[in-house]
Amino acid sequence: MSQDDVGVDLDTSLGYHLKQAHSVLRSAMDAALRPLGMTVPQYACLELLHQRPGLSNSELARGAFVSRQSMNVLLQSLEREQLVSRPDQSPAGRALPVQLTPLGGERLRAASAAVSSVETRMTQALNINQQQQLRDLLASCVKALSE
Amino acid sequence: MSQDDVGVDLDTSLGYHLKQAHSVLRSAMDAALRPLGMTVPQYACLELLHQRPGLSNSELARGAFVSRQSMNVLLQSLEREQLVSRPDQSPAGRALPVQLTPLGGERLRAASAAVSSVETRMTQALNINQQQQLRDLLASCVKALSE
DNA sequence: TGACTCATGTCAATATTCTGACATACCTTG
DNA sequence: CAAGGTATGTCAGAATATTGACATGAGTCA
Repeated sequence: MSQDDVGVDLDTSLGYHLKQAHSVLRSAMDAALRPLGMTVPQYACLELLHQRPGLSNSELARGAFVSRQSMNVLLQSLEREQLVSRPDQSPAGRALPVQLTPLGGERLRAASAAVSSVETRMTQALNINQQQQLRDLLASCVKALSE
Repeated sequence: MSQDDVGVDLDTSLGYHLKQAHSVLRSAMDAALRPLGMTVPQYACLELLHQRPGLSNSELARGAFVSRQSMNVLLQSLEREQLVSRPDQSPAGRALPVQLTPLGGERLRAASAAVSSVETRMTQALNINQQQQLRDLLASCVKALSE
């Protein structure tokens, strides 16, 4: 296909493969989290908070690769469900440190197990070395595009 | 971080690396296409049509990993801009084969070059073997999640 | 032939996300 | 100290995508 001088062959394009892999993973995570009444962005936010408690809204947004406005509406819904908490006043600057509530931690555990299972399924055909290779290759792509 | 029994370590998680790489690539493509007045989904649709002329709305949707409703509104805007064309009546079944117009092909060429340059930049630190490895690893992940 | 299943195109309503904008708080720098 | 720059939280509006639903056309099978 495509005897073009300049162009992109979708079967060869790494970008297309990346997009496809992301899409399939997203669908699988969606399906795994749905029975738990949780969405992927919600899970991402909780997982982020679990590993780095006290992150601010903006920091969470960067970590989840969304705008801080989107993360804010997400946090509002999580607050309504009592899964996270924010102080009324900022201890320093404007940033409000977000904390996981006990209930949030509980819900996260189940979600984390579900997601972990999906990731295991995704990489079941890859050995440890290959998994590390994939990590490194992806990191190289990220680094190259970030400068 | 995370001495948990069950959980996901974001620094290790392949899913997180995948999400990050996808996000960075998407931003870079966005920036590259903006001067051309084109969005990433629009480009994806045109590129798909170039390599497989006559694809239907539903087929395009699957190829671009969006719902067929989203692809439909996308096609409507592309039709309005005279970049693609659809027959008034279906030649067989309900599917309407979409075609790239000459203008669409022209616009695609510029967009394709821009995207190609982004992809080259993304993989600049990878040799041919590594690029093929990355393709194969991603394909393995897709295959594993698709069954 | 008739009933069933499946894929498609499309309409409507909803949800999600983004961009633009503004005020606030901290931090430099002159 | 005052001024500019940066980061943050938040509001409002627009763009984008999704789900749900329905009718149409094609193929299958009894």
